[in-house]
Parts: sequence; C-alpha cells; structure tokens
Amino acid sequence: MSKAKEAGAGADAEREEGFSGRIHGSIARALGIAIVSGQHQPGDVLNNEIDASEKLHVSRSAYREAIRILAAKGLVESRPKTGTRVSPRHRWSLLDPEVLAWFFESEPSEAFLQELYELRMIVEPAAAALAAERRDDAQLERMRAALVAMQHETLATEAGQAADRDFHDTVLEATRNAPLCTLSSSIGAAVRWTTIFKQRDRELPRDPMPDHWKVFDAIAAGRADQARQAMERLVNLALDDTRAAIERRPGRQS
Amino acid sequence: MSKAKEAGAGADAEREEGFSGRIHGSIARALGIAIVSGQHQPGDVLNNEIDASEKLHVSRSAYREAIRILAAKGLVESRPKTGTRVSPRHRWSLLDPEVLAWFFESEPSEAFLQELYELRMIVEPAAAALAAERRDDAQLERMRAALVAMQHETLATEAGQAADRDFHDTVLEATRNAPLCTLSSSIGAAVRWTTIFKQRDRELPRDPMPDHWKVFDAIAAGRADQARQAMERLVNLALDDTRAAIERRPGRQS
DNA sequence: TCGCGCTATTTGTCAGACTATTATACAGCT
DNA sequence: AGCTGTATAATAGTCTGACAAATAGCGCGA
Repeated sequence: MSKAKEAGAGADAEREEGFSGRIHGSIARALGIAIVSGQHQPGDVLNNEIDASEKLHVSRSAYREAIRILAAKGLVESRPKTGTRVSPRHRWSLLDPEVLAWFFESEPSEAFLQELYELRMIVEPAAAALAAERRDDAQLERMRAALVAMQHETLATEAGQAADRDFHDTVLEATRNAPLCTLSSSIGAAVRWTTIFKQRDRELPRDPMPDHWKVFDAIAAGRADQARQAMERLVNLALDDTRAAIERRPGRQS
Repeated sequence: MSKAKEAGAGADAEREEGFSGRIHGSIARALGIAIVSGQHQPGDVLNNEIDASEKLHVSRSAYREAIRILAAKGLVESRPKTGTRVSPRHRWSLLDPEVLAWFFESEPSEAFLQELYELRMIVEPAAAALAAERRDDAQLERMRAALVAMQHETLATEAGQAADRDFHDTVLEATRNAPLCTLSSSIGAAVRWTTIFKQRDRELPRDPMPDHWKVFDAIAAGRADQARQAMERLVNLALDDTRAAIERRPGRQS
C-alpha cells in the first residue's frame, strides 16, 4: 500500500500562488480573499451566477461549486431571488485553515494578528499543561528529536521550520484532545506564516531554542504549571518578534 | 405553512428528517453524519459520483456540490482516478458548527463530549477574564437583561435558553476578539445541545442562576481573575450535570 | 529488473433547459 | 386609506448529457 507515500513537503508546497489546479478551488480562493480583505463587505450581494460565471469565463457549475465552498465556511449565504450575499463577520469560520490562509494572503490587519496571538496565548499554554500530564514516551521522544533537528537546521531552513511544526504538533497530539488539536493547529499554521515576514525582514533576532527546551523539559518532567508558563513565554516572545517585524515594515509589497 | 406536497415523485422517501430545503445541503448532512459517526471510516473511498448520485436519486451536480461542502470542512478529499475518500481525522474541522451539529445528531461518544468540555474549560474562563477588562456599559446592560430574562423563564423554556445564549454571546462579544468569539460560540452551541438530554432526562437538578450572577458581578466589577474563576465553576457544574445525565441514560440502541 | 508509455477510470468542466423559491409590486377587498 | 392576497419576475436550485483532464495501475519493451 501507500504507507510512507505521504512525503508532505511536496503536496503542501503545491498550494502556491495562482491556482490549485481545480477551477472551483481557485475561484473560491479569489472570492474568499476578496471577502476577507474587505473588497466585498458583509451584506454586499454578489453578481448573479450567470453574470459572474461569464465574467470569470467559467461554467456556471464551477462557479456554483466555488460558492458552495464559501458557504460551507460561512462567508456567504445564497437564497433564491435575493442572490448570494456576504454573511456578517460573526458567521465566518475564522479558524478554518483555508480562511486563515486567505487572510494572510491579503496582509491581515495588525488588530487581527493581535487577536490571533491572544487566542493562541490562551490555548497553547493550556495545551502544554495537558501534554505534561498525558504524554507518553514515544511522543516525548519525537519532541526531543524535533528539537534536536530544529537546533541543527535553525528556523531559516525549510527543514528547521518543519521540525518546529513537528514539535508543536506532537505537543498537541499529547493532549489527547482532538478539537484542541485542530484549533491550535490552525492558529499555529497561520501564525507561522508570519515567520516569512520575520525571515524576509532580517536574521531572526533571537534564539528560540532555550525557550523550546524549557517547554520540553517541563513536559518531560510532567510539571503542568511549569509547562504552561514556559509555553506562555515562548508565545509571548514570538508575538514580540512578529510585532517588531511588522512595525519595522509598514510598506506593503505586492 | 402546511408541509403539503412531497408526494410528487414518491420514490424519494429517502429524504429523512425532512428539511434543509436544498438537496445538496441534505446530502452533505447525511454523508457528514455517516462520516463523523464512523459509518465511513477515514481512508474509505466513496462510490463514484455517478453511482452515488444514482443511488440517491439526485443529479450528479447536486451530489458534487454536497461533496464540495464536505471537502471544504476537511471531511473528504477528491482526486481524479482515485475517487473521493474520507480524510484522516486530524484534517476534520471539528470546530465547524455544522460538523459539530452532525456529531450531535449521531450520539457522540462520551470521550468526545469530554474533550469538548475540556476545551470549553480552557477557553470560556479566559474569555470571561478578557470580558471583565474590556466590556462597555451597553454590553453590561445586555448581560444583565439576559440574566433577568433567564431567571424569569427558567432554562426549561425556549425563551430562557435564548436568554442564556444571549448572555454568553454578549460575554464573548465583550472580549473584542473575533476568532475567540467564533470558537467559543461553536463550542457553546454544541454543548448546549446536551441541554436537551438534560431536559429530557428530568427536571434540571440545579439552579444555574447564582453561578451566572457571580460571573456577571465579576465582569461588572472589572475583576478578571474573579470572572475567570466564576466561569470555571459554571462550566464545571454544567459538565457534572451533563455527565450525570449521560450516565443515568446508558440506553444504547443499534 | 527497471523504466516508460498506454489505457481505463474517475473527477473536473462545460452547456443549456427546466424547476422551485421568494421578494416585490400591484390589484382588490374591507 | 390601509390592509391582504395574488401575480410577476428574478434568482438560485436541479437535471441531463456530453466532453476534457488527470492519473493510478498495468503491460510492454529495453
């Protein structure tokens, strides 16, 4: 069978700019970005299906499938006669990975970033505390291996960032709480997008390893409170770095 | 308002619980329930579009739109030649309102409920603390009004439950953190589904008002820590009630 | 044994017609 | 005049049937 087939790097890298091969996917992406970036505000009604699909040079069914995707994520709502209109913000699935990705494709507001970090600051330390109580030896070993790799490669390389992801993912898995995993995973992935800004800005100003090791040690020792505090510091420092990088770079690129 | 018609083709007795109006919606719902309930396990491939749509007596496009919805929520993944297969669980958007609803339509496992409450226990107290620091007078007034209404109507009535929702929603809004709102709103809505079990089981064993008022008082006074602790107690008691109701009702069919 | 191209299967896309729903305007009634 | 019910028109929803594109798996040949 195809067990080790899941290379990972290749499959994910294919979601680069432009489109994802499938028409309905790229239309959903384009519309989604237009919505989360405010080009289409809540309450606005989109062109009817015929006009819209003509303007985009696609068939009506492809356009409709794109709309279904957006509707599934709470961004729009369709009704006969009224048309398809952008839903109020409180209906949006702000934690959906794709929606988050769309936010980050159109320079999210600093306030939004702030809110995400705030949520991360609530969730990840709690996750670390749970992990300290529930991790098993195999997970512990994977965390250590990830940190070792991360230390060797540094966050400047793709492999290093993958190791970082691996560490955090294993911490989450160790909580044995599936909803918590998907949540924190989404936030983490989104926030890690900002790493690109940081990297592009200049060399990483701070060595993240000591803080990571403190989290690991606390989890290994089974000290929940200590793990929580260590993770709090870690996230806090990441926030500082990101905020500094953003303030130093008020110019938008395109 | 009569639900007249429906006779028509006659052969579509397949349409269960009746509503959702839109075909693609009900198909997505049916398939979604089948997936989250384990009838289709991760890795399983669904029938190809032609067979499936024939078996359901719907057109291929309607079926495809249903699949797009499920794919948008991470439940399935479609590729040419391979077909559409159920995604691994860690891809599922467990916090999506519809996915949660589907879980609760097919008696969720106790473990899953436990995990949801655990997450709620992490998020809601933190939200209460933030609300205590950021609420404005108008929000405060709406919280008070909601609690007064809740006290009059009790949780046994629809109006009383609406007031409960209103209270919690206002607390969330007061955090001024949009992602936190959508998250906690989803969890709250899902967990409140269990209220039905509780009600069905017997009279509500405990008066929830004193704990609600304590949360309110702390938020009104701007005492973040106090609000956090009060909300912790509130959620904890809800968990106890739910767990008791479930254990008292082990009636398992199928 | 290994690699390369063929093919069959499945999703993806397209086009056009018809149906269902409903907001709105309008006529009719009180 | 004000209200009520109905006709109308606009739009999403559904269906049909066809063709295109991608690709997993197989067989062929080096």
